[in-house]
Amino acid sequence: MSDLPENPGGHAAVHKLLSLAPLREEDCHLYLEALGRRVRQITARTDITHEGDNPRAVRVVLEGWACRYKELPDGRRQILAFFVPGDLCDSAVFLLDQMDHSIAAITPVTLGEITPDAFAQMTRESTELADALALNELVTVAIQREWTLGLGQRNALERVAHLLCELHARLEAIDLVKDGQCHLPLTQIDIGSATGLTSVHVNRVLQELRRDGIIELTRRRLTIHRPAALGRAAMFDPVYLHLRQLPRVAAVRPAPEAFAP
Amino acid sequence: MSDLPENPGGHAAVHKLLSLAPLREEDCHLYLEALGRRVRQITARTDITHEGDNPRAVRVVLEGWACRYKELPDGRRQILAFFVPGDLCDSAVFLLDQMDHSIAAITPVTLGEITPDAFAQMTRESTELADALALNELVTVAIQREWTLGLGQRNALERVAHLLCELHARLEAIDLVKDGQCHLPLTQIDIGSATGLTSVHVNRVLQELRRDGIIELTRRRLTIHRPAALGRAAMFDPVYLHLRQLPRVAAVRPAPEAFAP
DNA sequence: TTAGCATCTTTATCTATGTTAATCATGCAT
DNA sequence: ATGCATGATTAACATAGATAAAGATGCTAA
Repeated sequence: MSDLPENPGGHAAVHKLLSLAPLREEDCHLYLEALGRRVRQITARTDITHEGDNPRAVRVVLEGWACRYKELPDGRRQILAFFVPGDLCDSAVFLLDQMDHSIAAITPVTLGEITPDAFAQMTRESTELADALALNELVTVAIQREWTLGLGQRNALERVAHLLCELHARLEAIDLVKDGQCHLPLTQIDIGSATGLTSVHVNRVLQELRRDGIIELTRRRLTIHRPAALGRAAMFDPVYLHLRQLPRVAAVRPAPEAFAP
Repeated sequence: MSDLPENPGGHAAVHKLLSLAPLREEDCHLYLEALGRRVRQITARTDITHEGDNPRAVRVVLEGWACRYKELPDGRRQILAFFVPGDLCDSAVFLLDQMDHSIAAITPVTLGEITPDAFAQMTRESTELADALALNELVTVAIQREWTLGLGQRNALERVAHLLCELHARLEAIDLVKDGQCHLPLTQIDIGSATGLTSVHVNRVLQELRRDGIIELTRRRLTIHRPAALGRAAMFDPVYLHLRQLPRVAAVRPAPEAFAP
């Protein structure tokens, strides 16, 4: 899982699986090989696949950010998930007749596509790989549930804080955090459509988090200065990510700075 | 799939799978047989499994209603899904180390439990059954996404209306709707914790739907008098349920009563 | 029959967040 | 450098839905 000459994005994909389950080197190679067979470049802010389409392949984000979204007939749009490097968009879609949601690139995206046949063969060849991919699906659903919980019960500040915690933890798991800093190519509008808030209110909330010295967020770069405070504000409990290694950012219980003012 | 002497609840379970995929009679029997091996009775309003537990079996609701929920450390509770007769709680949980959510009975529940081994054997014996179960998982996730969309973008009336549409359609698919009427054992508090609203506001919204002659909801019984109007109010598009047969209740496009006042 | 408890209903008040709109900053393309 | 588009910020105002409290209804049990 170290030498990846002509498939730079593959590194994140393997990293991602390894963050969930231990895999032998041969499993990783099998995966990378399947991934490298069909690679596509997607322009930023364009659809990768759209509601109503016929699902044709399993897609893996090799580089860049994408999102899953769905919209109401009158145009209201909800982002349902973010995809960061290494993330699988949907590993069993081809069982469905038609897509019930859309996927769009946020930044320019490098995509690996695996055909249904290749996918089936790959999982037949390695049970470990198949299990890791299944586990990944479970985590994807767990994240969806956590978002449902947040939208239903958390207030604006808690929602935004939680999103930042989650993304930070996921990026850390694929080694995309350096000195507590990571690239975060989302506009405040994006954050709003993921958290069910207007961009104006997202802005207010971010100001507050900045004012309290908890985060810094400028020029698409996020720094979390007080991870424990952020995790506490968000009530972030990373169990649902089912990572083999706990993220540095804020496990809620036991609270490290529990008695701060 | 007709004779079910000592397993009355099994009927709904098979009905459910058949609503998603065609199955041979032998597949149905295989499923029912696995389901009947371990049956448990659960008291209304008690937990079936709780966050943090070790997942041990695949559970299928044979009779009664249950829900999946998650709560914040300060007690706020969000219902994440409703389980009606025939629904699988989670078909691959045993890949996880610990449950990240809880499941509770709403009414008295009859539960079928399938051990991981039995489940594996069953899916090995019938690819069709395995596919149907996988498809069911996909639909469960699709429903979770639709809830996320609703909580983020729909207002109170739309959310409640959408929930009623969804439940009605799902109950219809397992033949639990008679003359547009179905049993709906949810309190307004339940509806509130599923839609992220207070029970007070749920009450207001229900009054409005009643006032407009759209629904009737008394003594745990729901009647939808104007399915098209309800579907329109909810912007309900049943595609995400991936049913083989469209529900009677309200396909949004093309809108049947589109030009009503 | 009455008491007790859940749920539902209604009203009054309050607040978090939305809406609108204007201004400012930033980066990209010519 | 200039101009333009997109995003961030701020302010003034509007509202959907929360909160609180009290009464009405219906079911269960003694």
